[in-house]
Amino acid sequence: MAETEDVTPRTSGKIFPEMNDAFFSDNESVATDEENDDLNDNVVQVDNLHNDDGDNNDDEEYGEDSFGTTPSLLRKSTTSKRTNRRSRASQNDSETANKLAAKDQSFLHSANSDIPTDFIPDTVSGMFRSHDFSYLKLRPDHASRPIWISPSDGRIILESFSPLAEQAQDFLVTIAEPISRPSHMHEYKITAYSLYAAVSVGLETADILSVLDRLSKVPVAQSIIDFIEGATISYGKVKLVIKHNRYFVETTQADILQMLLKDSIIGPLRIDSELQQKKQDDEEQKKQSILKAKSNKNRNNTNTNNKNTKNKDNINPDDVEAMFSAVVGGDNEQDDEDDDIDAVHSFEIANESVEIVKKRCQEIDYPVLEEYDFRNDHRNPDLDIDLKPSTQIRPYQEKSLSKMFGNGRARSGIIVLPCGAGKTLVGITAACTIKKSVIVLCTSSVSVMQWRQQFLQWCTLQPENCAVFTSDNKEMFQTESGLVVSTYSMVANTRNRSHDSQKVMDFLTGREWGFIILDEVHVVPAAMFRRVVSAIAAHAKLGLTATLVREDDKISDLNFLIGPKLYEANWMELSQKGHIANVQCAEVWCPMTAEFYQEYLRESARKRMLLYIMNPTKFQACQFLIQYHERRGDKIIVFSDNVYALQEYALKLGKPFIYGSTPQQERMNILQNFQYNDQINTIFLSKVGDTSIDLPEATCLIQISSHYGSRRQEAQRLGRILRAKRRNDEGFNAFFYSLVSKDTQEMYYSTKRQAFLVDQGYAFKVITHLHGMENLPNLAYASPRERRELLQEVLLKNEEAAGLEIGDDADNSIGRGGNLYKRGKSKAVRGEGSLAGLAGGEDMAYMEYSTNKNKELKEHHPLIRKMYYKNLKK
DNA sequence: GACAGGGTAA
DNA sequence: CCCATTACCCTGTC
Repeated sequence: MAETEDVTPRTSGKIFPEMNDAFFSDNESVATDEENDDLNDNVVQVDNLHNDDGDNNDDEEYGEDSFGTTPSLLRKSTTSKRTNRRSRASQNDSETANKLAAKDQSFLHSANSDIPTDFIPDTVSGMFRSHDFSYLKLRPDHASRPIWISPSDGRIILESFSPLAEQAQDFLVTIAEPISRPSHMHEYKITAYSLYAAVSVGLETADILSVLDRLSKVPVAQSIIDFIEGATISYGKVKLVIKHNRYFVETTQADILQMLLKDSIIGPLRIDSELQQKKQDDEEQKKQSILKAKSNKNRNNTNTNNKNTKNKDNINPDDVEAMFSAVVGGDNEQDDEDDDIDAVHSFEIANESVEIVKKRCQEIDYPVLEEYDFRNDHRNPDLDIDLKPSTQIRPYQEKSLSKMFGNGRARSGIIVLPCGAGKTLVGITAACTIKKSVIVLCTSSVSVMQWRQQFLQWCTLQPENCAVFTSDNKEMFQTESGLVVSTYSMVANTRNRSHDSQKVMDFLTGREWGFIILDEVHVVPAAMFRRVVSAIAAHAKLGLTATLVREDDKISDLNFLIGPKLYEANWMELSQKGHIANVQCAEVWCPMTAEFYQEYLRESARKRMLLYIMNPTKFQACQFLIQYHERRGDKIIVFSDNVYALQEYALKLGKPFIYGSTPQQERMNILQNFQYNDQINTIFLSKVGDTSIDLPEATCLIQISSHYGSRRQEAQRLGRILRAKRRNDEGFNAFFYSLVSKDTQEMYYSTKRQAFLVDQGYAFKVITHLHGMENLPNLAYASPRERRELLQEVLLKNEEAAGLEIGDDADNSIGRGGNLYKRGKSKAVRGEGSLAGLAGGEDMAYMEYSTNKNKELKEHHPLIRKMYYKNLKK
């Protein structure tokens, strides 16, 4: 039915696993099969070269591969562009190269500068660049070892088809950052920070080195060993602890304490503990006397502890854990140090300084460790909360929690799971393990209600222990411990608060929290939201997100705001195991019609947007895809970031739509119909649908316009269909289409947007032509006349937007009638009369300047193409 | 309870 | 590449 073409370098050669669907053509798969054969030849060839000892060949059916074929495998990955022939060629005779290079490590340094940059080949992320690693000596049994480590920059390549891959992956995810995880080869990178995360999860330098050494095809280079040792030696030596709602910096080594106090930033932030103590004692005494009178309830600490232990033991140690369980599971001497009060040196800092101190410690390579020994915390009252017996935890959820509670305490950090993979349940389980007062922060009031509901659904928490704090619901729990669910803006608010709101805030800041869950934690680095971290004194912090990316550079701030990334799930793996839906992604290239493209070229950057969004070809593609998928029985969501386009598309196609100013009542109505009414199979959503609208029915997603290069938005939108109810049906696929106007800025943004998903292993197919689209009955904008009229409308709309800046919005009242238009704040109002009035003159004007455009066309077109290809490479 | 208005995030 | 656009939350008023 459709034709796909391998026209760009970024097009993936990967085959969709189940080729049961029309737009993913046959000839493509044939081509790829050929590539596969080619590849297999390679493998055989190289295996013959290296496996002369005949040992460890028991896994041949996996097609395990020597280092030599790595580049050609990478070429098949979704991001790859060109084969690095040079390095592949040189690998093949590594025998001779070994002799040359093994003795000369200094080669590494010269290699960087000597070779001109334009010779750097475009592999996955420049993995091999100008380096020739053929001097590295492969171990005799390299074939059974799944990873390879670059001596120069700590990059790690993992063969994901190796039998050891799963175990290796668990280890790598702990000690390194996942860079890219397409199907055959995974790329990781060891960084100072990833090592910090590893140490804070309980690994020690020696363990990291020994496991790495065991997994690696080549002996781990001295440069890497030095780096790991250098980076890990100071980690975990400085701790930040909360006692009586006050913050203390602790260390076991006097010299480190001295160093911190002498530091120009940290030193001055020390505050006089005794003075503080006195102040607080008075208040404390009052509180204590009241508390004591109130209850004797938490005497059963031993009981609770038993439960905790049981809970932890339930987490099944899997194979990998076995590989380095001696470390992760076991308590080390830190415990003794903790008990030995005399050995701990500490000083107090003010609660406002916490962020600064943590940041500074990070900079001077003494990142602070935040751990909560909740079992031995008898000061804060326990919360009666447990998972219901019926609650089932999935293996990957257990695994992520085992990173958090690996040594019996709660570590602060971030867990990354795809949308729909049960982040909420991870948070709830963590709360049930800690069993202290919990506070949950989310981005919207809708998710506040969802969190509350999920807590009540999955665990034994009593409704009276559960309070909600939003603009229209300001509750506090009356019991001594409990749960509060709120929004970031509610807590971060700096403007004057309502009286009730202030009372609740005092309640939140005035007590000590055992645990804080930060939902959608990628928003926390925002200047406004980050203050919640220091405003609320919580012993353990857990950040949850699906997309740990931001388009600014603030994402790394989470390292000291919350803690290290404890776990990141592999999307592909979850989808293979049926936890999330399998998705076919495609980018549909819609050529601009001649008229639109001419206008596009002469407009300023700002006005171009509407032209490529309203491209009639794109509209037709959208219409065609909707019809095609409705016939298959899919439920379709169409996303448009642009509200004008959203309304145009939806009205023309006669589909319901929701955008910002759609009243709550109507939203509910539309969503209900979409779920239960089989007459309504398509809805149009603006970016209101990006978050917090849960539609398990949706199975197909079409994107017609989007927010520039936001990777987060792309991933989140994909997330809308990951939880598809039908995901476990035989051969079920969800569909994700991005409609892109060819040769426009959209192409660049589109590539950027996909970057996150591509790194997660998703392959984007490019569809250049939808077969049968021309023959669709009722095809919109089929005649030149209709297209010209549309163009006039779009131009008028652009003019209108420009005119508004000057200040006349007089014809706002012409509106098309209908409630939807009146209620909208949007200025996207079109007069029915205006079109007719413009028909003649405008057309002329249009003809006039369009004849002059040829000049500009010639000038601009190559430029645009150049820009586009340049951007593709990035 | 609806809505305008201010502020903030992406 | 940054700014504009969009939406959302909170508050206060009718």
